[in-house]
Amino acid sequence: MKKSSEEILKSSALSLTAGRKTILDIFLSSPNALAHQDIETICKEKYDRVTIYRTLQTFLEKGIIHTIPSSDNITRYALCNDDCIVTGHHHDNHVHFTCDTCGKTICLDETEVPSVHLPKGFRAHQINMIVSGVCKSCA
Amino acid sequence: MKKSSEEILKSSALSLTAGRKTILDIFLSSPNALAHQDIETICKEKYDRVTIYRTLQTFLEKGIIHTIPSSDNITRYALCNDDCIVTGHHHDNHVHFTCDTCGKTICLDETEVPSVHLPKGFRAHQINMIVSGVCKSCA
DNA sequence: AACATTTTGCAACAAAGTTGCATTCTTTCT
DNA sequence: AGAAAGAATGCAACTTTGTTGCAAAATGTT
Repeated sequence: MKKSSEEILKSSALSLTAGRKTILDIFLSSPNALAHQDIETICKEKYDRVTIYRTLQTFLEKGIIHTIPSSDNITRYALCNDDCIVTGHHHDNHVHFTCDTCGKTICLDETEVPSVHLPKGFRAHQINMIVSGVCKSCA
Repeated sequence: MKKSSEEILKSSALSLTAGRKTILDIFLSSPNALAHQDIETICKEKYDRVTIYRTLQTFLEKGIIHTIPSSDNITRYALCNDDCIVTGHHHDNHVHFTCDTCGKTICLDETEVPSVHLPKGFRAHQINMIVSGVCKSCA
């Protein structure tokens, strides 16, 4: 059961402003990860660039969204699932999939991150997996 | 047995210029991945920013270096091992490790990338794994 | 050594992200 | 409900990062 944007903001102790609600709703209704640019395109008429930057920053700090590692130098954000938010320290052991055809990036929440055997002396804290290829819709 | 910068440039059919050699030597002597900024800091007195950008771009195209996905929006580059270069199409199924303490990123060439079970309809082409935690030196 | 071809540096530009400050909006308290 | 305190927003200016065109310099080829 998905929380509403109001509920999420309230439970993160954030004041409920029109901008935050709008941006959060965009995430809630988007199946794929979003870059700053995507959000700016959607609501640049209504909100300032700087506001979007600051809102994303705030959401990150509160663990509402997380960043997805990528090689193309574009920071993409996606909603965290409840597990991330509830637990005290935040870990996003997600598998992310980037489609080479449509360019979209999605979180494969259901897919379990396999464990890696690291060399001696290394301790893993967070594991990120980015798989690229052809997605379901583009197959 | 490590190739010299001259050998690498020659086998990639690149003309041997002082700039390329310098930058390649920086990679050869660095145990960790480097961002454009790192290289600029080392040799900004000698080479122009633009030259560094173009050199990195050239190395990428020739498969001499590869980019490492990251969440922090900084493109980092590392040398490819010979396997990457030899095979026709280049795939960097590496495990990369970023240390939360010293901030350095290294390629774990020895570590095998585990296979993932993707949802139905998804086809994987390249798999990247980024592990963060505490590295050997900082343990 | 002289030619054709690449590479480099410079300047100018474009895009991405940050900071300070005054104004406006939320929330809280009575 | 209204006022005060605190937080968020918009604007302007700025920094950083990356790109492009072009003339000058360096490379390698004969």
